[in-house]
Amino acid sequence: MPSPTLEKPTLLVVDGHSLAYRAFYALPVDSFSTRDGQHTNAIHGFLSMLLMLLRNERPTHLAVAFDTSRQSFRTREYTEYKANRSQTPPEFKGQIGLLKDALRAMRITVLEKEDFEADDILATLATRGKEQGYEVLVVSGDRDTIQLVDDDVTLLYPNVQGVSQLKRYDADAVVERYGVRPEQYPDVAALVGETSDNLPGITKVGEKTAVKWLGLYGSLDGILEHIDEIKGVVGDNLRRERENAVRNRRLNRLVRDLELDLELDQLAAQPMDEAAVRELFDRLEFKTLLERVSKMAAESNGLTADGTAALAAEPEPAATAPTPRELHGAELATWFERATVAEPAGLGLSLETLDGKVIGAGIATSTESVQLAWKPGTPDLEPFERWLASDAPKIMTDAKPQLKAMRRSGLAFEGLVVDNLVAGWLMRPSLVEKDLPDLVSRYLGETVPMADPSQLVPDADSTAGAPEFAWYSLRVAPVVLAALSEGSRRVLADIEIPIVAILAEMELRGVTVEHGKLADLSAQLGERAASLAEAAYAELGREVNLGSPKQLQEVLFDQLGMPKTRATKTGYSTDAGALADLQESHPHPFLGLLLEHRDATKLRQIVDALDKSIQSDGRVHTSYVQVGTTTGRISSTDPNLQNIPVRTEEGRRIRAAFTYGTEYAELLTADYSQIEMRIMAHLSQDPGLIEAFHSGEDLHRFVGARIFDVDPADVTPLMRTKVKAMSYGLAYGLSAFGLSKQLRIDRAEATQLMNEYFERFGAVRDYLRGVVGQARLDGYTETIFGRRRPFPDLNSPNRVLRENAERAALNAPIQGSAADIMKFAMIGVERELRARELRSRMLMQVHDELIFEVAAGEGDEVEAIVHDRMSHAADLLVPLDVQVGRGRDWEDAAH
DNA sequence: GAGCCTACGTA
DNA sequence: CGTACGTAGGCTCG
Repeated sequence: MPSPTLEKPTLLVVDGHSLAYRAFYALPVDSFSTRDGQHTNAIHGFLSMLLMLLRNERPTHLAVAFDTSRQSFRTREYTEYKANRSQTPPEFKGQIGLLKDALRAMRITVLEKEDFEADDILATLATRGKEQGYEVLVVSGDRDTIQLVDDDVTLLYPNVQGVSQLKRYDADAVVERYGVRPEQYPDVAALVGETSDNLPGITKVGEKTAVKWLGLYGSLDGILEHIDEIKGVVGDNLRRERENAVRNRRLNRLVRDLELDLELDQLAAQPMDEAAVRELFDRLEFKTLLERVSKMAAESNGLTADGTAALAAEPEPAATAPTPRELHGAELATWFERATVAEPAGLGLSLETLDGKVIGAGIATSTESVQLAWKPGTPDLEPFERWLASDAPKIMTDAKPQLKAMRRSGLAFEGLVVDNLVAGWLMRPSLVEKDLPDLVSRYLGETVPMADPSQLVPDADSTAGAPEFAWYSLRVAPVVLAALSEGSRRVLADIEIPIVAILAEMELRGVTVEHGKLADLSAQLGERAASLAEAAYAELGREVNLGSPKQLQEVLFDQLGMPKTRATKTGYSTDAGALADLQESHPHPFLGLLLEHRDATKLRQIVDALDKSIQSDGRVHTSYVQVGTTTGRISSTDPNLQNIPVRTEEGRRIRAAFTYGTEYAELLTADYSQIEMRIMAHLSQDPGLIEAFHSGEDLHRFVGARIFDVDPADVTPLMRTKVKAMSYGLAYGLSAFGLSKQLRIDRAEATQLMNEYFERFGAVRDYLRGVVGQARLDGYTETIFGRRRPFPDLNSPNRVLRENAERAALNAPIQGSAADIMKFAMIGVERELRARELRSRMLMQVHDELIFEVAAGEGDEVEAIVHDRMSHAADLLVPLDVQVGRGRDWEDAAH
């Protein structure tokens, strides 16, 4: 690494549009698309080129300019200007916005100027840069920028291959390539004309002639002064068409004195917003680019000392955390008295934990912080314990694990008012800010000093600990809250914050699962799988790995010669649906054996995983992820208790292993029946659907009777199945095609079915259309309780992206409202159980179902509470029906 | 060993 | 060409 020198600062200015356009045609669009269909080739190509430039040229200042539209002062002056340009491909258009997002995340200035082209911005910047003593690099694919080249300005011009190679034009290189000095080049272009810009020049005058004339007369003006001396046909042409050249010259003169509203030093290379870059690059599925960007940020960080770094990784914190003090006893008590008055909205709190127990704490006001080393029973921390247990407001980030640690350490806790992680999730449920440093980076634009993971011995002085986390939590909270809508703030306060502690409790409680039952089941399934495998091998005459889609493809399509199924990314599908299709068209014993084997091994996997997760207390403690979904639902991991089988007899045997603990007498389960359909009835206000839910009749029977025009009693099971599939499918944005596939009926029948449905329940269709339309206007959907989910892709020019967003937007208020209702019910139930000092407790949540273990003698009371709280969790136009069951295990209770 | 892909369990 | 999740094994890559 060369030592820093006092070189001129280097300004790099890029024509974003023209370079991205080159990249678009240089890279195959098919190889650069995300899983969900966003094209990214132009973005990828552009950023690759930019990184290469940053590495090679080490600019101290940079900017990327874009055209605002196809219109500019030039098109007004000459309407045919660029009029022959073909339509911009839609695959390209959609990428420009994302490219700008990426540049902004990298903290690179993006410039646009209404009525002007990007090249005018480049010209202005280059001119001002030169005047102010910069070395200027102009990157553009437009030849007009050649006029900018001089001793201090160099043009980097992409060659025909695309953007990976840039040809360097200084003044000498221009003379060599074009035979004229840079400032003469526009005169050449004016004479020759520019077909791509729809600017005709002088007939029969090409580069050779133009250069020759310029050699003789110095400039276009010089040529026109001597216009009568020019002989031959070309001379006649020039005299006849001189206005073409004059017009061309007027149009190809770049504007060098645009009002740009910024100073060059504002273009100084800045540390990028790493969280934002990571998020966007993740979304664009740019893995290697992300690495390259991070590496470059890290490298250039080493150069910050001389002030010439491009893209430094660590910005200076905008504000420095106060130095924590260690207080105890009376001093601590006094501090709390003062601090709680100084910060009526709450103090920041962060706990340090080890092995799930509290070992330290940081508490912060906006100007002070306190550090406590927690030793259980230490009397002089009593003021802290008292504050912790009081309802004095506390602001935390990712409180759940900390609440669990406090509970394990015997510390009482009340008064959580904000959890920044949850608030950030409500703001953006697609959640990219996964921890406090991310949140601080996004909402405060500051960097939390964290240990460098590559450093073996972390530098304690520069690394944030509990007091700093408390302080940042306190400061970031008002910013996140301010960003939330009023409805989302209500959801935060009334639903999400109370739920944090409830989930913590449920995780700590766990649920008893009987190892014996699982072990038996596993052994049985193992035997069955083995014998099914044997039988399958016998059919084939050889052994294959039945769990390998790749090997199965060989068997099915090569060895057995079956017709190809649905294509997947890596071959042809061997999923259950595809195999069932094959069984119908080309029956073969192997297919049935394979399907049964899949069932058995899948089930055994679940059984074994569950068995392994039973802890020493005989219970399974899942983790609920409160910020894990886009709709507002809770998810469950390690293990996932929300996907325990139920649809098959074998699967239900797993549920039979879930039971109550030794201190309890029975298990109770309560679930909402058809909650999403009820929400649809409420939101759509469809009279037919509302009547259905008030009639007491089975929903699908009622709907079936209307659709098939028969008495409810005459609705056949087949009719009911079809109606049920359609009703549920509607809330997911199901198409006639999808319905026909699922029900294995033809398209016409599926279409007919849907038409009949919408004829009878027209308000449902109006509602579903309305949701998407409104979301397109607003940019988001909202649940009944006010939870928002943004949908940026609803206006995407990319059809796949747009239609995916439409279906998700259709579903979000329905699924999300159901999630809100269930969470609200959980809060009500938990409060009531606690208020009545019952020992029975809530253990699990499976989206529309709650599972409790019930103490002896409390069954009827608990059942009444649960039923009441759940069915009154929301006031809808239709009743909320709740089914409650009790029994010795989850399976038994479900009846 | 990390990460993608396919497959499949639930609401 | 039906939403929302989490997990597992096979496979490929480095």
